[in-house]
Amino acid sequence: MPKNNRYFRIMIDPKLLRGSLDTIILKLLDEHGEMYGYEITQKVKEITAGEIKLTEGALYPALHRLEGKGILTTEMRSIGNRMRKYYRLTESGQEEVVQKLSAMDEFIKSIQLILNPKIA
Amino acid sequence: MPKNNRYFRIMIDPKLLRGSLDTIILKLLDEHGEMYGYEITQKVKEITAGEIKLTEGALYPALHRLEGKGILTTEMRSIGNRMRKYYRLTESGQEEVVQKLSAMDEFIKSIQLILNPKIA
DNA sequence: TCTTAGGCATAGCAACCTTAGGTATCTATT
DNA sequence: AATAGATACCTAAGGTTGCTATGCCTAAGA
Repeated sequence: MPKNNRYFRIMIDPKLLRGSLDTIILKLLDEHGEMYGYEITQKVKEITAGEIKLTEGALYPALHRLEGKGILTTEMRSIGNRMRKYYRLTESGQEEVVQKLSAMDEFIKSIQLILNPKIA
Repeated sequence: MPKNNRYFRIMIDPKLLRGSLDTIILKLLDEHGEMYGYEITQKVKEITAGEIKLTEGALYPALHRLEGKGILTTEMRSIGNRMRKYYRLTESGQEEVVQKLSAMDEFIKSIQLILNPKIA
């Protein structure tokens, strides 16, 4: 029994997430304007009713990568004695979201064609 | 312009495929009973109207991996002077397909919740 | 003859996720 | 007061796994 499964519920196999993480991040930032890392993990958990849990070891490197590419910018803010690093889309990030979303859409359609030939 | 894009059409970003390749292979084998490698690449291309193209460098290692796990068995057959290696699901492979398919289904639902909050 | 299609395979590379740890603050419970 | 859990950031090591490039071979067609 894996540690992260202590709630005895079925979770999404993290391997499936490979390739979709950036899209998820960008979409959430597009929707909410700005978010900090921890907030993103919580939002994903909330939306998917716990099915998808972003690990920090995946999230933070991804955020840094996207920032490095000029897709995101950051701003540090102190909340009490805590520091939060807020991320938001740059202009090129805005374009990136559109592309990523349509790419993901195409991908899902194609996968459906293979996996659910009757429906699709 | 990447080599594999010489037909000047939009293709699925191969990165999205990460994590889904095994499921695709297993589903096709489940549906067709037995298939050989090249046949799988063609079938995927056909079903998805060219959107998804499995590279051989991805497919063959994946097939060998699945065989190594006991999920697939193989049988060589000579067609004329050509050799074909046919793959089919083992019993444990049959169970694996069911699990993989429902996992993929859950995953797509969850992704939809994030990316298309209005629809889902 | 040269190219394209069919058919298999591997080595090296790169991406990136998981695991596992580290630091620190705040709140609630014991 | 001590402990635990949530909040909040981060990184290193290791492993999985797809892609690129390449190799070998046969068959068919221009």
